[in-house]
Amino acid sequence: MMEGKRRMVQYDEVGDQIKKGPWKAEEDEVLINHVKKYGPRDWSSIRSKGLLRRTGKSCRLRWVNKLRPELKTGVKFSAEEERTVIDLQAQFGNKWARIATYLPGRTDNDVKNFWSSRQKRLARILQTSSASSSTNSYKSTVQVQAPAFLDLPSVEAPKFSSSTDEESVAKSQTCSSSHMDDNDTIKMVPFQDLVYPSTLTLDQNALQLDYDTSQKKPFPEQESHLSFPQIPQLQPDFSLALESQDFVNRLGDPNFLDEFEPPCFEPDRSCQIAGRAESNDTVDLDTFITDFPPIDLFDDIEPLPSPSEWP
DNA sequence: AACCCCAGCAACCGCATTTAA
DNA sequence: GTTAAATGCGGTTGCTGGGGT
Repeated sequence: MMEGKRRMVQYDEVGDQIKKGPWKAEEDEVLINHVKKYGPRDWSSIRSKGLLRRTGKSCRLRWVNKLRPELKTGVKFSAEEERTVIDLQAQFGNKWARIATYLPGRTDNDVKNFWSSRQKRLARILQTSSASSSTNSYKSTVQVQAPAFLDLPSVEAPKFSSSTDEESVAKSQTCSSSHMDDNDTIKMVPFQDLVYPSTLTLDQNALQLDYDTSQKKPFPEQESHLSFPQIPQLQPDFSLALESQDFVNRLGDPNFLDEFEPPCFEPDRSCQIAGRAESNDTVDLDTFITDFPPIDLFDDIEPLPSPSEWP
């Protein structure tokens, strides 16, 4: 174990050693016994009683992430769990603890690690495809319209209980500024329509997640005072399609993006964004890809048809 | 066999929020 | 109402093990 940065031993305010690093079975046993006696609380008393030389935070984390009996330890995320995480991340942002409440047996750390791995995987795929596409002239000639939200009128913002909620919602909306209509084509939705419920015109029936929510708690927004615009139905399977070799191969195809109507990356034709059709703003695709679209932007897009279904 | 790379995971840190005195 | 302690959360780091070369 490399402990150059992560010191194994620290001292608290009265000079007692604080142990760090991997937990031993004996420590786990002590912690479990403590929880059996007193419940999952009073974490700091574990050290003050001399039971363990761990901080209360460390004890709580160990219990929550590893020792709770209901945890699914060593079980990979199922396809349904993956879809759930993708959907909820789009709706809530990086609220891992909140997302984990919808996944029995999973911890916020599990969800966070899953998402992190997934993001790295997608980033690598996009980087690979970007590198390959840089070898043709298509890339350098593509222009896209600047995102509409870069030039929004100033309107009173919706109220949030915290800045982090606001940020995560804004992120979700940024990631979800398009949705599928009944014909499964991409429609750009005015960003302000996503931000300001009074102008929201989306079909609320389209906002249902595609897994069975009847067995689950309602989303917290339905229980609390928070009321921000719902995000259009996500199409998480697209992210899975992203990881297919077939998809990757086609990223270098100049006509590939034409399949998304109206096309956002078509040369010499600006992406039409409602209310912004008159704009002549364009940005270089490199800049656009680097600076604007979060990696999960594509989560909102339907899976591509299989090659056999292509016209 | 040795080395490298990477995904998955565990655990720490800093900050925010909640609770108790 | 104020303050300190406890708890919770999200970001990040770094170890481990497996697969590829």
